[in-house]
Amino acid sequence: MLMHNPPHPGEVVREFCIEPLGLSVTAVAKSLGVSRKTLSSILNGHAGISPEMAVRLSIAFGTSSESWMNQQSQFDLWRAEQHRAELNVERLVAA
Amino acid sequence: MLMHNPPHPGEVVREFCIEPLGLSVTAVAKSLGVSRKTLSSILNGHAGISPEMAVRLSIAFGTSSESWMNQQSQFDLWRAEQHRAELNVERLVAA
DNA sequence: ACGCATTGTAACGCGAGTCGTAACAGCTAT
DNA sequence: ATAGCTGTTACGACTCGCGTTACAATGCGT
Repeated sequence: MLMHNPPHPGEVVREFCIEPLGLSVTAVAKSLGVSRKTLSSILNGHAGISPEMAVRLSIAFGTSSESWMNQQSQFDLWRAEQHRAELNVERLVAA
Repeated sequence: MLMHNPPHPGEVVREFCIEPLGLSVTAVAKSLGVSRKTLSSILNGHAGISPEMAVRLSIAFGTSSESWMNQQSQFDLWRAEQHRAELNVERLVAA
């Protein structure tokens, strides 16, 4: 029932994980064990947080992997809900 | 922190949505607006519940799309957590 | 002013995942 | 036997995460 335009989870990573620690994108990517481009794509909203990436973030920053998964799936769901009307699904009842 | 082998969300769809109503897979697929193969793949655990499918299920069965998203992401996360050890991620601290 | 690090991004390929159609075999009920 | 439902295979289309490489732009220290 969350209706409002959630931020890309990548924004959250930058704002609440990287900036507070004063780290560079390059350094964080290296620690995460992914390419700089991969992390950059996430931070700038061009890619989502994959399940594997959620685990990486949880290790590197000492957070919970569930929170990253939840943020991402809420974001994905919000986009899908935008097209709820064009889905052409019939309501089901007992037969 | 959920540690236990979660069921494929497809199992849940069959057990708690389709069987109770006594509906056929074919009929449900038609109502959902997807192919019979697509639904069958989900029910038998060969495909996950996409964000769009979560919305379709929520319309057809009058459930919440969030619950389907959560079940799927918990399942995906559980699989990713199985490889937490081989991820080779460095713990980050302030610089 | 000059290097140097950092950053965003484009181009390309790879593998995985969702989805569709078409077709098949197996099952059950009429 | 005919019909319906089911799982599954094969094929292709599309999206997405990820890697490498390379480029342009920015900022910083000397």
